Amino acid sequence: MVRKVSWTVANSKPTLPAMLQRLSTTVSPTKTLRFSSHHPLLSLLDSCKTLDQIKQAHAEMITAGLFLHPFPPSKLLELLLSPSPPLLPYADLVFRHSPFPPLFSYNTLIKAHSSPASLLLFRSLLRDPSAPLPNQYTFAFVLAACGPEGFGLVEGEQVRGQLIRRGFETNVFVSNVVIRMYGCWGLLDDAKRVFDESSGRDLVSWNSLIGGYSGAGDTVRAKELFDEMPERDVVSWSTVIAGYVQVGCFVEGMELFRDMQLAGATPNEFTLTTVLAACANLVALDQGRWIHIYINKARIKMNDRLLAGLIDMYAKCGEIESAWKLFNDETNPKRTVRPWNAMLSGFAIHGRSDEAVELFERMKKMNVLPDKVTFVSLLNACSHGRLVNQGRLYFNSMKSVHGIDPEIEHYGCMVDLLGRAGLLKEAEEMISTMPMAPDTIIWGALLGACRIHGDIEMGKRIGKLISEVEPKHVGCHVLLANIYSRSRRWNDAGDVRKHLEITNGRKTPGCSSIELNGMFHQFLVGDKSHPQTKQIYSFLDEMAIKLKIAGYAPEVGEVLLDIDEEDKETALSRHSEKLAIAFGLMNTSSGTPIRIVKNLRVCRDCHHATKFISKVYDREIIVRDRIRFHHFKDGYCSCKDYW
DNA sequence: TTAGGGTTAG
Repeated sequence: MVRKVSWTVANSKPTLPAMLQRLSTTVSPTKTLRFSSHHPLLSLLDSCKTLDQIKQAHAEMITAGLFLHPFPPSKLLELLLSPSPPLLPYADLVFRHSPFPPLFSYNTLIKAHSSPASLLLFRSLLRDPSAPLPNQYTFAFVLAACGPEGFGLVEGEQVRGQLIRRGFETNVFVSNVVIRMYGCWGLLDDAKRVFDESSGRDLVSWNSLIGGYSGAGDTVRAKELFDEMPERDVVSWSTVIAGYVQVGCFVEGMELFRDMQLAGATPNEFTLTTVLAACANLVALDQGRWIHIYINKARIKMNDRLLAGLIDMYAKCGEIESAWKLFNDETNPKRTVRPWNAMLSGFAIHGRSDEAVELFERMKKMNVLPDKVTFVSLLNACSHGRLVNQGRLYFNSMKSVHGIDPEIEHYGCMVDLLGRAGLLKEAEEMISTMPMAPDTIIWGALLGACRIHGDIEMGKRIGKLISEVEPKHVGCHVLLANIYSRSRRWNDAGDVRKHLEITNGRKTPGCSSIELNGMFHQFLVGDKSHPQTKQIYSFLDEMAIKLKIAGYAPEVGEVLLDIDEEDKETALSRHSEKLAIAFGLMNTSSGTPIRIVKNLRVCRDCHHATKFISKVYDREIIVRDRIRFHHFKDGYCSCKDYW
């Protein structure tokens, strides 16, 4: 017989300690081996608000003998797993002390762990003869924990063997997780086979398989499946768009987003976060702004990721003030490190080093824990602002204060920081003390510093080193050739060029683009494919005269060829950024800023010329190169020529 | 009382 403890709550709610006090005197432990699910201690559990209260209730449950029955511990476990993140160590403890945990407890705990611990629990479930038999939930949750952060494919295969043996192969939930598992291991043929063989395939099965192809970078196959599927939901669209964005096909991603709207599908915060990343990379400010308005209009819930996406979009589109305004809007969520990182990287690429440092200090005060990305941006900011000592201090604090091991990217930032500031020896020492092998990015940073500071000897030595590590690295060889050309060592420059030809290394062509009324116009060096080519080139000729009158003299030093000065000037005047700027000046009304994106770094001459253009034509010109922004205005650049 | 698929920063 179930014994009901009569106990009524007074009109005014008593405090928890008072309630516990009263319970422990009215409930006799010896009489509560049998209990009711209405046991006051259990209903009390639901009203626990803090960990301390839960612990008190837990203690009382033990004293009252409630832990001799499976139900009360499972209730407590449920409570411990409900917050986000769940109170895992405590939940494990409760689980270990539970007599005969019900399957529900196993399942929820396996799900909550979603780590190798899930597999251990699953195995203990199979091993224990008194434990319940696993069901479809068990298999779905345990397989979901298989992946890069969880356990490996070998173990996943074992679990799969179990589920087949127990007849769960036909369960659509289970087989969808299997598809996902193979997908995340890049085993798309296996994923496809399970998909083809599954009997009750549904929308999620399609989305899981498409997600596998997208994640593996096979956007073609992902799109084919997307086109084939009988019906699509917002996840299907988002998955394929994200796939395009991930491999750098931003235009294709934007096009699919447009198709999505034409198809009448409603984007959500996932879709928009991805599309914002595409806008950021394309410097599609108009589309980015449109998405911002859409978020407000459609009342899309702002979360940390979406906010980070918006901040990043504005920053990468040159609108650092808009990014800052958005960041400072108190109604926006800033609990996680994401929006902080986005803002920090924004300040870094705009060369606003002092603001980056201030933001980092504010972040610490707000108890937002920095991560490794935070330090990449922070050190980059220090590098662009020549904050050498500050950078050193932050770098040293990574491990000692924040417990973050510097990775190769951080060493790269430091080599760049020291090298740019002219501390070439110290930069090289930094490389020799790295706990990991330097890669070409590190050597490239040092080589870049050799170029800036004209250190031919070190440049030659580093260039040779790079040739040994990665003979086909084009960027570094071009840098080396630049170093030789600047010091008029044409034979050496020619040797490097020959080496590039022999190794089949081809320089990535410089490409600049500009958005005009939602259309992107791309220009390569000496490009003659644009419909307005004729006008652009005559505009350039006219511009050359105006610039010379204003005092501009071309910086021919880095032209790789030993040709006469006039030809060098011509070669420089056809650089892609100049074509794009000319096109922008021709097609936009005065007063409108011109935004250019370049895939490589701006060359010295283009940087020099753009300063003059901004003054002569009285235009603000915002150039985003591979690394950072340059805001040209009234003959000056925001980078103060330190880049 | 437990379901599954898609997001970001260097």
